[in-house]
Amino acid sequence: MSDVSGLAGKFDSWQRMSFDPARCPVRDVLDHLGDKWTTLIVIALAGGPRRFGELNRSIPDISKRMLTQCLRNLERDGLITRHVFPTSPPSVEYRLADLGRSLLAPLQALVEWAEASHQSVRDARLRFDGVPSNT
Amino acid sequence: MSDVSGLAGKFDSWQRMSFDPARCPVRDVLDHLGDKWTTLIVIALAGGPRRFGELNRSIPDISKRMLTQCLRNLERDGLITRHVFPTSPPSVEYRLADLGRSLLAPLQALVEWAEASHQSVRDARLRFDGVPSNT
DNA sequence: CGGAATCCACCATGATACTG
DNA sequence: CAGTATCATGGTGGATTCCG
Repeated sequence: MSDVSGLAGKFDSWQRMSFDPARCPVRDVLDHLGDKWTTLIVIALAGGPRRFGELNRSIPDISKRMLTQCLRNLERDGLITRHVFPTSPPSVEYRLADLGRSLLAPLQALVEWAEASHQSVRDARLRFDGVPSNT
Repeated sequence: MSDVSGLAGKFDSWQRMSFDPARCPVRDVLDHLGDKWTTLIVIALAGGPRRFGELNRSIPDISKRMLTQCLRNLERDGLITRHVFPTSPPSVEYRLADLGRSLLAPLQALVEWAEASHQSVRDARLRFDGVPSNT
């Protein structure tokens, strides 16, 4: 329990500071990762530098608007860097900064958990949905 | 790189299956964790079983509505279990299921990354915001 | 090509009131 | 106490258009 229940202790301390965002890293740092695209972009960049258009194509259904916005947030947080090549037409390359690369390990752990748990979750959903509310 | 770049490989395979939710665990399983409250609830339950009202009080600003909804999702996905004690007034206890407990380790890794990176991110933001767009 | 700006739809969340 | 129902709204994200 020593290791994992550390989360419970963290929760208590966050609670004591009223989840003040300035001191609660989770709300402040991790929130962006729930963005729907951000995580995917980070993973896409795990394979190496990518250009804007490449990212746009490699992530189906993402709009330029959202791609731009997420990239900006990631750049602002120092997770990625942006390199403009003043060619014509312009070419912009994004790559993970050191800070961004350091996120890959914990992120991968989470992804692997998701893969390992996928079937269990799907089964649980079937069971839950199949159970008649009562009767 | 062998370990971490595994994410790049995963991305490629997801891409090949067009990110089909049925086969892409990330979109299907991890999406709920971006919910804004879900992760916090899981962490709150890391300390042991909690009653509805306890959770409601221990997480400031969460509404009963959202708490109920998140708890239902977590229960549906098999991450937590719900135990009703037919006392009067009624008492309902939530606790992590095995599947939910197995999430704690990767989650903690992510939280620890957030804590370790918090200052770096804040610094990066100051730098980014402070930099005059050009001039 | 890369991005900014605008408009718009929807969903997540919040507030409130009601129920068992 | 532990919800449910209803309504209001704000932000997230999509589609489109314009710019350098």
